Amino acid sequence: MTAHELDRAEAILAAALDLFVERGFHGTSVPSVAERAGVAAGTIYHYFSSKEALVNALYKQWKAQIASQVVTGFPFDKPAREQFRVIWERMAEFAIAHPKEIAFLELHHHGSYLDPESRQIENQLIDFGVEMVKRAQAEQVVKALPAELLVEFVDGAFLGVFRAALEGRLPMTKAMMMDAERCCWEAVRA
Amino acid sequence: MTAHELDRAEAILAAALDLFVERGFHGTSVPSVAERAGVAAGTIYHYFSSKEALVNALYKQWKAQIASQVVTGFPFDKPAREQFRVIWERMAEFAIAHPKEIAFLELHHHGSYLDPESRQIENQLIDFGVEMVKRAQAEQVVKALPAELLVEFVDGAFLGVFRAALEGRLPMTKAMMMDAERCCWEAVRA
Amino acid sequence: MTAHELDRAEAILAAALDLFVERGFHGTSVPSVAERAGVAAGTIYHYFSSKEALVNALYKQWKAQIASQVVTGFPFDKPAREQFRVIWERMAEFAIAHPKEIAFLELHHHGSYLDPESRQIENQLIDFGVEMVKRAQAEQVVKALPAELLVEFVDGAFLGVFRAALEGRLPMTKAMMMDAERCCWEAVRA
Amino acid sequence: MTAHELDRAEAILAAALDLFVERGFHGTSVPSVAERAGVAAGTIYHYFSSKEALVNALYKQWKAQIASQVVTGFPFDKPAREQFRVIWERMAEFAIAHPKEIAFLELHHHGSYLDPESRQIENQLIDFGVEMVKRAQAEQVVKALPAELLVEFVDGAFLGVFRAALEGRLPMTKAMMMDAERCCWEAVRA
DNA sequence: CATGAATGAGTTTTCATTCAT
DNA sequence: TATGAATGAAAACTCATTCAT
Repeated sequence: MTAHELDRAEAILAAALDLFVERGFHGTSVPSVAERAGVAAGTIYHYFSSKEALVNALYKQWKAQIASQVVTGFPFDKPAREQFRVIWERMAEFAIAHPKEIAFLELHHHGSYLDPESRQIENQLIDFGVEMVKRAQAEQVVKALPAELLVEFVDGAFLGVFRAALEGRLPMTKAMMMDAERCCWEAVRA
Repeated sequence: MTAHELDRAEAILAAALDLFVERGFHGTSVPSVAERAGVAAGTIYHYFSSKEALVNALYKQWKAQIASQVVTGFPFDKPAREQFRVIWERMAEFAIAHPKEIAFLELHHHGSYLDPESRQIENQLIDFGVEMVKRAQAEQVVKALPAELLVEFVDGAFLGVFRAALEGRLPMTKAMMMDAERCCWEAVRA
Repeated sequence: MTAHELDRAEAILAAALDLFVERGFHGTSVPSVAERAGVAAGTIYHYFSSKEALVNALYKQWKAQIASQVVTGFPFDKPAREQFRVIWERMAEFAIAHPKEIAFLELHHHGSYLDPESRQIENQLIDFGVEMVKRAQAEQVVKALPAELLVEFVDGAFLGVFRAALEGRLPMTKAMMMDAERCCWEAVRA
Repeated sequence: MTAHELDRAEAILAAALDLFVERGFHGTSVPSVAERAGVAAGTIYHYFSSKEALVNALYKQWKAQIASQVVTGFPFDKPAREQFRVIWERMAEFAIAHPKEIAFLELHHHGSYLDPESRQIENQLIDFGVEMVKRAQAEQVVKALPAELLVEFVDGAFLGVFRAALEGRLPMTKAMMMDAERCCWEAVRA
C-alpha cells in the first residue's frame, strides 16, 4: 500500500470510529462514514469488503493495541501490588489518550456483527488478568476468591470510573484514575 | 384498558426488551418486535406512538422499578456499612431476577433516542448513591475521595461482575454477588 | 332511519366535506373523518360502505342540490337576458351560502374515485346551460358561437370569481357576484 | 450534471407530472412515479429530497415558464385591446402546447404541500394582470370595476374554456381560444 | 347499533452495495 | 483507483377495513 492509500484507510477508520461511538453500528450509515472521511461511498469498499468488515477491522486494531500497551514489557518479576498498579496505569494512560477507542470497544463488545476472530480477541486482556491474579493468589497477596470474579470486578470498576469521566461527571485525569486504582487494590488484596 | 389490552402491551414490551438487548435499538426492527410479541406490525402503533416511544416506555418502567427496589424502605438509620450492603444486595436481587432488564438499561444508557424525561431519570440512582456516600464520609467511615468517584467505582464494579455472570463467565448467584460486595466495601471504606 | 341515525350520517358527511376540501380525497383518512364527526371509525361503515361511497354520496347530494336550486321554478318564459341573470344569481346565492360545498364539487370534479352515477350527474348543469344558450341563439340574442364554448366560458368565469372570493382576494358578496354577472352577459350577448 | 443525469431528472419530472395530474399528489405513490420514469424507486431520492420537493420543483418550473412566456417581450406600449389579446393568445399557445402542465398548476394551486417559495410564485401572473387592468382603467378603455374582479373573471373564463377542451368537450384549437378571447374582451371593456 | 382494537398491505424513505465511468 | 449514480430490499409508519365485544 502507498502512503496515500494508508491515509485513506486511516481516514475511513477514524470516521467510522467516531460515528460508531456516537450512533452505534446499526445507527451509522456507510455514506455517513464516507462523508466524514472525505471520500466517496464506493471508495470504502476498496478498503473494506463490507460495513461489518469495517467494524471488525476497528475492533481488532484497538483491542490489539490496548493489549499490547498493557502487556509489552510487563514487569513479570515485580510484586503483585506493583503489577496491579502497572496494569491499571497503562490502561488509564491508554484510556486518557484514546477515550473514544475505549468507548468503541466497550460499546461493541459482543455485537452480533463481530466475526469469530474478533470474538477470540475479546477476552484476551481478561485472560491475562486472570493469570496475574492466580499468580498473586498463590502468593496469598490477593483474596482467595475466584480469579474471574476479581478480574471482572476490577475491569468493571475501571470502566465505571472511565465512563463517568468520558461523560464529564469526573475529571479525565491520571490522578483521578490512580485514586481509583488505590481503592481497587484494597478491594482485591488479601 | 381491558386485561386483554394490557396483555398485548406487556407482550410488546417484553418482546421489545428481548430484541433491544440482543440487537440494540437501531438493530431491532418494529416488525421483528411485532413477530416476537405475536401481534401485527401495525398493532404496535396502537400502544406506542413510535419506536422511540417504545424504548422510552421500557427505559422509564425499569429505571423506576430498580430505583424503587433500592430505595423503598431504605434503612437510613443504620450504619454506612449496613447501608452499603443493603444497596448492593437489593441491586443484586434485582439483577438476578431481571438480568435482561439490567442489560437493557445499561445498553441504552445515553442513547440519542431517549427523551428528556428518560434522561432525567437516568442518574437517579447515582445521585442517591452520592448522597449516601457523603453522609458516610461525614462520619469518616468511607474514604475522603470525591463522592462521585466512589459511586461510579461501585456502580462499575457491580456491573462488571453482573455482566460477566450474564455472559456465563461467572455464576449468577447471590453468594457470588455478595462476595463482590465485600470486596467493594474494602475499596471504599476509610 | 331514526332521527338519531340521520344526525350521525349528517355529521359524517359534514366532517368528510370539510376534510375533503382541506386535504383532498387521498389526503383524508377515514379515522380523521370519524374524529371530526365525533364517532368511532367503525361507525362510518354502518352508513357508508367505503370511503369511495362516502365521497360519492357527498358528490351526488350537492350536485343534485345545486341543480335543483338553479332549475326549480326556472322562468322558461322570460327573455334570455333575464334567464341568464336568474341562473347566475341562483348560483351566486348557493355559492355564498355553501362555499365549501362548491369548492368540494370543483375539487372532486373528475376524480377517479367517482362512480358512474356521479359521473353522469357531473354535466347536468352544463347541459342545462347549453339548452338555454341554444334557445337564446335561435332568438339571436346570444353570440353565434358553439353553445358549449359559451357555457364553459360562463361557468369558468363564475368559478374564477367565486374562487377568488373564497380565497379572500375578493369580497364574497352578492353585489360583487352580480357585477361579474353584468360583465359576463356582455361576453355572451349577440 | 451530465446529460444522462439531466435525462433522468427530466424523466422523473415528466412521469410525476403525468401522475400528479391523473391522480393528485396524495393519490400518486413514489414507486409509481419511478416505474413510469423507468428508474428504481430509490433513484428518485437522488434527484429530489422528498415527494414534496418533487411537486414543488414541478410547480416552480412551470409557473416560471408560463410567466416568462406571457411577460417576455410584452408590448407595454400597445393599446389595451392589443395587450389583452397578446396575453390571452400567449396563454392559449402555452396551454395548447402544454395542456398537462396547465392542468397540473391548476390542480395543485394551494396544495398544503407547496413550500413558501412556490406559494410566492403562485399569484405572479394574477398580479401582472392587475397591473395591466389598472393601466387600462386609467385610460377608461376597461370597466371601472375592481381590477382584481376583472382579472379573476378573465382567468376563470380562460381556464373554464381550456378545461372543457382538455376534457374533450371543446376542440383544443387556437381558433376556439381566440373566439373566447373576443367574448372576454367584451366582458371587460368599458 | 356503536365501538375501537387489530390487521396487513401499502406508503415514504433510507441505505448497503454494485458498477459504469 | 476513485467516484457517486443507481439499485432494490427493508425500514418506520399509516390507514381502509373488519369484527369481537
